[in-house]
Amino acid sequence: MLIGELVKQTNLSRDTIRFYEKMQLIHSITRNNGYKDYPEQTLQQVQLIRTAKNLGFSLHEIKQILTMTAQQEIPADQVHTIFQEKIDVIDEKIAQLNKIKLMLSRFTQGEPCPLRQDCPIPELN
Amino acid sequence: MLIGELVKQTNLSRDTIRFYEKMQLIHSITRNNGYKDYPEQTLQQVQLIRTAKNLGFSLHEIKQILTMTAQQEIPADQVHTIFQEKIDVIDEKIAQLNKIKLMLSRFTQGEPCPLRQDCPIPELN
DNA sequence: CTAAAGGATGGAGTACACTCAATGGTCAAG
DNA sequence: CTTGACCATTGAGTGTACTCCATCCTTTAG
Repeated sequence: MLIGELVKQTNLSRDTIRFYEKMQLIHSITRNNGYKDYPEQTLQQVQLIRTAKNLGFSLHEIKQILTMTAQQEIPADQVHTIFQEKIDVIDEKIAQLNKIKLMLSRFTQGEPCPLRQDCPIPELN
Repeated sequence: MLIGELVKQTNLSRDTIRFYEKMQLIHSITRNNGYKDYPEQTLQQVQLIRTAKNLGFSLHEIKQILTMTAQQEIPADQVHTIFQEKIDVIDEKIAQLNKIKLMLSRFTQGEPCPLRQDCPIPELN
């Protein structure tokens, strides 16, 4: 897949795609004419980048995830641990989102304040 | 509360606190001597800033949330709508986190690949 | 009264994640 | 064989969120 096609499929800009490739989040093979060919899986990878970015992961962290999933086998307990750490981070994020959500829900439901001085929110972390 | 105390309680740097104040995420009253006094609720506000930032909200978005919660009353359906939108965003984030988590869990459980070329991940969004 | 700790302001610098502009090569249609 | 669409590289510029530095003022302890 050439870059123009990737742009269409992903709605990312050319520059962003090239930036991601420079950062080695995605990869291509270069044809004889100098054009770059992106494999089909790049679409899924871009989708993961988009989603994870939206959730507050840095490109550096996302690169770690992408690099690990690219391994043929899970090399050792070490990698397993890194994965488990990511999963733990995700669980923590979900818990925090639920807390914020609860706070906002209460407020929209007509309860007085959450963060005003006379009414401190009980347990937001 | 003076800035030094706030630094101790929040583990933010002076500069970060001043930056947040310049951005109007937090507020102070200025004493006669020029020193700034932060109300107690600033601690809760900083906690929300920290949490929401971690979840991928921008300072601009966080400011919106903070500003809205500071209202004495919920002015209208309009504000309610903005809140509901934030809640919807949060629900979406939770859903996405669960998808990534599922993907990672599967991988650590020994299932072959998620993002390798021969094995595209089924439904990540 | 002086020194040290803590406070304020202003402006420059940094890291991250793009974004834009300039310049030039490749290819398919007419 | 030229024109236009598409590709490449390089380097500069932007917005966000800090971070550092220099300089100066205020308060408290000795």
